[in-house]
Amino acid sequence: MIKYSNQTRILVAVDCIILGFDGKDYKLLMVQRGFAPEKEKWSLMGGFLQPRESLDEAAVRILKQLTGLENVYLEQMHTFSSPNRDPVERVVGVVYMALIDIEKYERQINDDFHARWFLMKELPQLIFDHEEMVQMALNRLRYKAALHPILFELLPEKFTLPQLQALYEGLFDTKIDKRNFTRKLLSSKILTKKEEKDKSSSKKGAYFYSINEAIYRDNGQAMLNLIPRNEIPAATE
Amino acid sequence: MIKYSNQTRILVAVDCIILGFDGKDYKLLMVQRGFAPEKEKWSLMGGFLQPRESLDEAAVRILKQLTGLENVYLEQMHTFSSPNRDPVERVVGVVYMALIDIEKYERQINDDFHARWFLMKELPQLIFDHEEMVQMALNRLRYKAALHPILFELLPEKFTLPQLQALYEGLFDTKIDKRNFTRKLLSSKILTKKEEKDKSSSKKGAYFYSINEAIYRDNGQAMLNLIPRNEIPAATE
DNA sequence: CCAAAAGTGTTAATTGTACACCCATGA
DNA sequence: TCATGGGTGTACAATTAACACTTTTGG
Repeated sequence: MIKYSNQTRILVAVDCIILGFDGKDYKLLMVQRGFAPEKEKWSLMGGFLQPRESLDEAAVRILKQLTGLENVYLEQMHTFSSPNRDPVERVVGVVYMALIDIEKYERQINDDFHARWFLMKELPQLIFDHEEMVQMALNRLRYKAALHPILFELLPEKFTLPQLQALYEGLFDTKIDKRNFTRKLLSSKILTKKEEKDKSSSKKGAYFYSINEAIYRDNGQAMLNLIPRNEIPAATE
Repeated sequence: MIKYSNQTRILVAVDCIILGFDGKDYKLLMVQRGFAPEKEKWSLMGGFLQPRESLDEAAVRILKQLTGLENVYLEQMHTFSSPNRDPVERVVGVVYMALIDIEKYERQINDDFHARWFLMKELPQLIFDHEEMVQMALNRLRYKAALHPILFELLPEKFTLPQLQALYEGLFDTKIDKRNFTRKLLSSKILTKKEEKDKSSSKKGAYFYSINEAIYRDNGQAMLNLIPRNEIPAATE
């Protein structure tokens, strides 16, 4: 078939912002670039869009390759396109954000890529425009998490309310009143209380909860003002 | 300089969803495709990303070409990438949404493109995945407009409260109580009342307002619950 | 028995919603 | 003078925010 003539074809890359939470801090999984330029500097995990796959598929593929994980929260975020963002040749970069349970991450898988978790607070210098990508992702996540229940994507299937609260407090760098937090969360009905307790972080133990899938699917986008209004960040484009 | 080898380069297109409001209805500006396949079917205005421009620049260029307008509200929305979305050859499509004052649209400019405004309610069949793009844009706009003051981007610099309300009622297909609407809007301080009245739609006349740029810049992302909660749509990815 | 973390209730302030009448004017 | 659309206020409901003490239990 005839093609579009006289147009420039461009490399399209998918870059994944893979976020985890270790109970205290947010972490970002990055890989060490194996080739020049900027060899051995740190980079988001990425790859080129292949002929027969969509961007979503590419993101899933890349995430699987690096972490061994599938069925992970993954969202297309923004496409970066400044003409010189990659000095080798022009590359349009589509950024995806993934929220993973850091415990499920399989250490061995990444050896090929020299992957490493960095504390979000202590990122090294990143290549190209990857810092801008990370900043945008954080802003988006803050915006979204302030209104919708998504942060538990960073926790195991069973988690405690104090864990969930730590997640919010870390992201917004603020203290939240646990009574208000608990009440709002429970009134949404998206959590199911288990019999079982987690005694790993206290003597008394905290009840485990899990997501009520039915309500979450129907109503996962429910507005849920877990963050006091004056802590909510501005919208992001 | 050495290039990335063995990778497939792909056409990147920018497609613009250009929204206007005629006082009663939302409208979408579309062009008639001038070549096969799907020749003479309707399409979003688009174009290929050029070697030396960013996507934002391409969107601005395309918008200018078609409408003659600059300095318009323009936002990158989503990138579409299914491998066969364009039957001619693979094209990754980055969608932008533009909100324009329909009155400023210059009719003569578009003659080359066979452009036409369609009522959002009465769209013709669109090419490729353009209908999906339009649906996503509408959802995004609803979501964003429910929380943030952006719809006046569709109105002239001076506008009346009834006009603004019509905009919200049209987008959400609902009636809004004008007392509550006015109070919320004015309490945000983003509007400045003019002396002047618009007598074009009533005998009494409605006061003109304009955006208070200072407050809007600082606080343009302010939460502003102009839409009753039960009318707010779900979040969009 | 005590330190450390989990769990729980009440009140006041703010915000949201429902509702109806008067006003100004051009025709 | 009247039909049309514009402007305004109040009361009740719902949500949010601020606040501190008791419970459990492993060491």
